Amino acid sequence: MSVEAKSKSHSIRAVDALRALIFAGELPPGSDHLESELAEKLGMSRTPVREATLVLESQGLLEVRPRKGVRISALSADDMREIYEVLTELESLAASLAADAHYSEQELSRLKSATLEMEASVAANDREGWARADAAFHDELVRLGGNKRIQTIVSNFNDQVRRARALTLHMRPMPKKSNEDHRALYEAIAKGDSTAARKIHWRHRTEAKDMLINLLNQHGLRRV
Amino acid sequence: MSVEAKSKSHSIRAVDALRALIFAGELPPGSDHLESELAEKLGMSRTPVREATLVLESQGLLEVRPRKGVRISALSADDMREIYEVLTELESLAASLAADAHYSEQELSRLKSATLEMEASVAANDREGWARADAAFHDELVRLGGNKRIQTIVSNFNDQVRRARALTLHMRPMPKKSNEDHRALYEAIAKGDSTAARKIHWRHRTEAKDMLINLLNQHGLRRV
DNA sequence: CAATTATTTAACGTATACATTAAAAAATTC
DNA sequence: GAATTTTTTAATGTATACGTTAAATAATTG
Repeated sequence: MSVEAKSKSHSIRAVDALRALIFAGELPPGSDHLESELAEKLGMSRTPVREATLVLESQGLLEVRPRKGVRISALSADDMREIYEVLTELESLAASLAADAHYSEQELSRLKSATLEMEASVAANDREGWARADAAFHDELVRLGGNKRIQTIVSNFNDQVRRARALTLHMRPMPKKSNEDHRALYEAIAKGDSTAARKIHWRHRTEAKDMLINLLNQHGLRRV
Repeated sequence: MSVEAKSKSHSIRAVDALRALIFAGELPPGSDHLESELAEKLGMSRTPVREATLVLESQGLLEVRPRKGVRISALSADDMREIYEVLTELESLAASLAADAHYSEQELSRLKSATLEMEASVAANDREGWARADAAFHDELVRLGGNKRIQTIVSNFNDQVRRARALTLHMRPMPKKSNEDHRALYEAIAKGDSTAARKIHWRHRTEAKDMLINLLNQHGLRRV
């Protein structure tokens, strides 16, 4: 028998369900939804839905606007810049911390395998596969940094820009340069060169930010 | 007639009241409190208290532990290090952004006046006054950085280390070196030298972190 | 008596009724 | 008829009752 989904509270299921609906675009950015509508849609009373909206508001995925319903967050290019500034800075710090930790090759194996997967995906022209491996690489990088606060913040902000990344995945050129960056970053961390690790990742993220914002602007996506 | 406190929802007043109780040490770090106790203490039902605890949990001030009550966060030296790593990084970014913004002297007047206040407080041996001015300086620095996300995160983390700062305020030497740093940072921002601004602030915060952690360790404060 | 099982308890999680209040609609006034 | 006031509406905010369940206690069994 497979592992069963363990029964969670309605409140937690509401958080999960609303997140899924937001990511799937069923609750589109900028749209408004009454508590009672959401409660009905999720098959529960308003109480757990209200609690879920408070949690999601703190994560920046929506905004509670009394008497106007909750509004699903829609990010402008400027919001995107702000978020990427923070992501860039904190991930770069994580890269630096990871290098300072002097991990063994064994401990860096996931990071390594993610780079290999990205390279294979690029070779196979598989953008979704590349995106998955890229996400795995960044997650693992932040995990190796060892700072729980950074992990939480980065995870939240990644959620917030998830739609924008999905939207632009097929607009951008195949990420070849990106793979070189990841390989170089891996080497810097393996060598324990924290200054290089920080710089490489900083430039990598800054370029990713510029590309994303340009793509959104070029395609007239004012708010996503 | 003076400005009246406008009537807010119980839920919002619960957030404010619990924050105040935590900062005042009436709900000490590590202590547990049932929803029903807090509700009674605040003179309202459990509903708005529950909502408040969710908000405060997302801000890291407490942890909701079903059936064990909410536990007021207690930070270890390691937690403190994590938080200061993030504060250092994001405030340094804010300093760099502030320098790049090329503000006029007029626009930097609050930053200037905060430095003057700190110097006056040190001269007068007034630690509380110095702490207030220092907080004002850092707040204004982050505001000048112009990134709302940084402001939010820094504000949360400052709240989390508030008690630790208060505890160590009278253990530390009078902050003379600190004043020089602030003056140098002001100059770098006024000149628009973002690299210098970043470096100066980074070192400043790193030193503050080391001092704080040393003080907590020396005084046997394992968790605050 | 130790370990296990059954029972009780108490705190939380949820639904629901109702109070409150901002916004919308209708009525009134000039 | 426009502007103001009053009324109505509807959505949220809150209290409360009750169901659910984890933890504590008591009972049982070997």
